[in-house]
Amino acid sequence: MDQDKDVTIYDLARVLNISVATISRALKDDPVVSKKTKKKILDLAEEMGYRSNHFARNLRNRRTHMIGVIIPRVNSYFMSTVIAGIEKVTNEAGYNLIISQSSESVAKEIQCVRTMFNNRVDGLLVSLAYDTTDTSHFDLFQRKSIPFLFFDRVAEDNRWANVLIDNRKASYEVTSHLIAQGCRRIVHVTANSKSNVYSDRILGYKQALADHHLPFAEENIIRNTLSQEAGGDAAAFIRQMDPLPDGVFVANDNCAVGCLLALKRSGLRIPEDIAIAGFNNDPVSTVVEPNLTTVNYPGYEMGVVAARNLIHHLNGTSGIEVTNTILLKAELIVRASTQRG
Amino acid sequence: MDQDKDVTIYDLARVLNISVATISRALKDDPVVSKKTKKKILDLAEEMGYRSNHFARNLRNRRTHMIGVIIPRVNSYFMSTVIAGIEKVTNEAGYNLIISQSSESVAKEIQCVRTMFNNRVDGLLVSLAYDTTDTSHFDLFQRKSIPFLFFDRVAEDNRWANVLIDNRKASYEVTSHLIAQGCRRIVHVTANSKSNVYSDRILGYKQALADHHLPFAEENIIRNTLSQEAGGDAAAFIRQMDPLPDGVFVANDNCAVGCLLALKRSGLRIPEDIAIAGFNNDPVSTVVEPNLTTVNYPGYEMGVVAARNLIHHLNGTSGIEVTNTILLKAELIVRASTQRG
DNA sequence: TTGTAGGCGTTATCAT
DNA sequence: ATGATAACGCCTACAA
Repeated sequence: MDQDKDVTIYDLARVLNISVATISRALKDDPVVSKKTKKKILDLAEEMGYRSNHFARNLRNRRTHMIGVIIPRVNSYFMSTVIAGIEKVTNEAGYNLIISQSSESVAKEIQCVRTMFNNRVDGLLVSLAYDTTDTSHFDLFQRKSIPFLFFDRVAEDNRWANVLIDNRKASYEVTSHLIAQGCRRIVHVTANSKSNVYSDRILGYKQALADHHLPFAEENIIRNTLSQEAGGDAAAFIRQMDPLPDGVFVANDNCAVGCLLALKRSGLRIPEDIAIAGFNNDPVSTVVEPNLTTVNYPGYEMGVVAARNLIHHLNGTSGIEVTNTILLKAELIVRASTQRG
Repeated sequence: MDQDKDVTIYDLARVLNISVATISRALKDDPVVSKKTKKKILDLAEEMGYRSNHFARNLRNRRTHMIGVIIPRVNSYFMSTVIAGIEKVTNEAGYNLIISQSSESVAKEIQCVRTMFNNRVDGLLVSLAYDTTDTSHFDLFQRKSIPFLFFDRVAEDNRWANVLIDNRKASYEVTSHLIAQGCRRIVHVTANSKSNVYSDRILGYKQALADHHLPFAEENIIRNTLSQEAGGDAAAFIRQMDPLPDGVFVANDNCAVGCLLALKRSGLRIPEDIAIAGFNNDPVSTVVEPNLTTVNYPGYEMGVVAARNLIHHLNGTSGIEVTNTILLKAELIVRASTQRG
């Protein structure tokens, strides 16, 4: 025992004095093999500790049963729930996951794509880095007809399949809600990024202002990294605006929380003096006081839908060329941070 | 173009009228090939869009350059930082990651181990599920001399390599700190799990009580899932204890936060009436008011150290048989939730 | 129902 | 410095 060498179908064939072809067929439960032989073979395989060699198999089959996932980072609650969703579906369908992080860098993203390509993943699920505008690095996959789709942070030119929420609509609802609560000077804190996620939210914000006959001013848009610390900085900036804004809509909960805490510390009452809303429904939104109004982001569901969709392609019915966009529901969750009177 | 067929070294060989052997050598930068031929080959490879076939290569080399990671879940801040650390090191060393979640279930964990084994990962990094006590499913790897090591949640019988913090010591420090702040009746909220992580913390808690001549009572240990909601339930339980405890040490920040908020809502002042400490230094600990005293958990570093260690084994110098345990520093961070007077 | 034989793309071992 | 060729382990026409 403790042999370094693996047991192969040849070993099984030799012992049983049967051809490797029959062994191979039995192992994949081919109905053409007789029940008796099959049992004999499976028993021996078990006994000898046989395990199939995926490489040899893949080398012939040209399928790896691996799905690549490229994401900016695993560090948000949202992202981890997406992954959980993806994992569930892919696992059930017999696929394995290779996860790689672009760390919000286009260069690293390109490298990730290459690696995935070389590892011959059967398909790819991608959420783009902050600053990815050119998506030509995915042409590799396009050319080989390897299916891939984007989720959440998608490509501008939607030539490809996307799974995301209607950021514009959600943002419109948040802004409208703030207006309904009496806010007239609403600041929007967003990322310094060209991603659809943020540009669409800006559009929704503008639209809501326009529909309620409120002026839009470029100065009311603050751009930062959306980290919690950046939220504190944004608060400092807001504090010295004149006149003082009466509403803040931050594009993510972490940053909103940082902002809320800093504003509170500066002596403002939330929501009486200034109302604050976030985005994502991150658990932290129910920890901060007052609890944060936000938009529920269906991470798990997004992962499930994206993965299911990809696997659908993999199993061959529909072609990847079909450009389709799936929009998931995102709903406004009103909490104390914006509820006046 | 848009050929489905891949370019192989045979194609390159044919075009250049050179043997596949030379092509193969040139591609891996073997110094035995002349500079001129090498250049010719690399240029053509680039031009024809050649990519090496990992399967064929692995089939021969018996190495996959893949490292498996099995974790309970990616859903905590701690875990995501660990992964970031692992990713950095493995990537730099030219390895890819396969991440799989056991979802805190032993059964799923066993399945994960199987999958990793069949995918022939070169090594394995594992953090065990809540209830894994028997670790015989790792014998597969042991027998094949495939290196693996545990981090954070490690095996009881430390026959294998571990990377973790000194939970007992950290817990001792938290408890001692509470005592120093005047707490005399300290409740410990922990997981319903046999994992070293929690049992060691209990030991540290007990030891601190003993060293300060305080009685230990089994009733002062509350076991739950350590979720934020569970924290609320724990608070309700604590509220009806008689006499009321004056200190709570929760084994993770999420749960501590849930507990803190609920206690506050019930009318208690933190830390005057009851002090609360958590564990992990999760970002949420600086959001809750008052800010939570906790223990800094070096996730990123843990990932880095674990991965580095594994790769060390992979590159062959030291054998896996060497049972070694690496302890990382974890430090008490005192914040308002425990600071009295 | 089972067997034979060739090929999947690469690399290592001999030769030359 | 380069070439020929035999593995690596599995799958699948095709034949029996």
